[in-house]
Amino acid sequence: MGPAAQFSTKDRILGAAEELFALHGFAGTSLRQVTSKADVNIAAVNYHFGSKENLVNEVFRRRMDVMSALRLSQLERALSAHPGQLRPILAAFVEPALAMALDRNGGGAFVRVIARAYAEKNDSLRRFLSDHYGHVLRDFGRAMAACLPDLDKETLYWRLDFLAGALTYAMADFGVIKRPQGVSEAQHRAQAAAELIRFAEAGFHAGGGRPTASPDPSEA
Amino acid sequence: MGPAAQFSTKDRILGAAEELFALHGFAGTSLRQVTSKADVNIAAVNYHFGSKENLVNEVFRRRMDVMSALRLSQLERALSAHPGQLRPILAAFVEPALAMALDRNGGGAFVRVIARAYAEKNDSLRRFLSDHYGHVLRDFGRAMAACLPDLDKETLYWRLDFLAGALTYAMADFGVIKRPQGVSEAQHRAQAAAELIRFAEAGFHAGGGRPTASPDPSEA
DNA sequence: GTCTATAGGCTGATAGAC
DNA sequence: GTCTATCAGCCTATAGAC
Repeated sequence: MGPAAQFSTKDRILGAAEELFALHGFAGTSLRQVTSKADVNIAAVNYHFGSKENLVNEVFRRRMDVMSALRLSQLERALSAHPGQLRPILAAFVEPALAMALDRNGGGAFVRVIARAYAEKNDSLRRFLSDHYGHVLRDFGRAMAACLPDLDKETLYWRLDFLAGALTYAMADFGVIKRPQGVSEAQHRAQAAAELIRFAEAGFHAGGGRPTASPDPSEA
Repeated sequence: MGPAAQFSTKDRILGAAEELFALHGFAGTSLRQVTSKADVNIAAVNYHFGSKENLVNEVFRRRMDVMSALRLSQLERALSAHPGQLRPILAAFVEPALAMALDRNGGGAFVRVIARAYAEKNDSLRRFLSDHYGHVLRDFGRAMAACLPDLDKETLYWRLDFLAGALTYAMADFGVIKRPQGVSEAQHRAQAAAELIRFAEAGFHAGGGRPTASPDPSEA
């Protein structure tokens, strides 16, 4: 397990799967592509993971555990160092995703895998995410609510969803913004994170009253 | 083509494909599933669409043309009725997506198909979307820039991406917000749209200076 | 743990009768 | 336009040698 240790067959499979899942989706990636890219035998994936579905879950867990831990520890530091301030809480949510996106060791693919997972209405994967990482979102919700005592809970949770959606799409590099020449990938993502924190900070501080629901446009 | 006309084979294929694409993604949906759900022969899809890839494009075009037209006409009305105001422009972007989501005739699946399209790094589909509908986003960018003369263009485009991400995510019903009992699907979505407009309005109006890029968290 | 070989099934697409 | 029949290729998963 030293720093110079070879990547194990299992880790090579995970890394290859992550990259391919990001590129082609879960259904769009075959185990043959994975094992070929990882330079292992086709039978190895079933030996180590049992099934393709289980491989998907393991690809997820490996990075998501890291990102969730980063978020929670940064949240804790934000709450003790800057009590009552929203921006450090937002940063604690956004910046770990940025860190994953910038991770040299293949983490960049992971943020796109997250976006995939959201799109998958896949029951088992979504339950897996909710069961294992739902508490992180709840912790952030509580911390934000303490900063915004006048905001009703429902509006707060809507805004958390908006933040998560915007973050997912920004980090996965969907959207119209193209990275200009001369700007590194890292700078570009860091810019996205900083822009998003500022955008969301203003958004969360928007007036707390319930908005009047728009008239149903399909009736017009 | 009267109102009581039967759905054609072609339309039945499009409708079935749309629902299945929303549920299982493009790669995850087989043409056999499509033709089985549409109750047409397996050969019909190749007769009417030529290939699976072309079917994907046509599923998109059918609704996207409608949504883009709704957005542009509502934008035009916003600009003439409320010149210089940002909120009606935001509404013109958000509410047509809501209208699609609420459309009785299967449009609800379409907003999830959009989310799929974002997640699929699918080159040909992305080019198709950019070529055919990129001008809509550019029109909105111009209209918003006129409302926010102090905002540099790059920040504006970041925020448009955040808006698009949050909208997609909200309309596709990802996220933590669960619809309470006694609230109809339509009310729930309308609430999402109204909340998002308010959130985004505050976000777009956030101070215009370039934010300091956060230090790279992966170095910490 | 890693390999070869293969089972058994599904895929997109097409040829050709009607 | 719609059907049946079929192609060639790919898929996941497993059995069994080493």
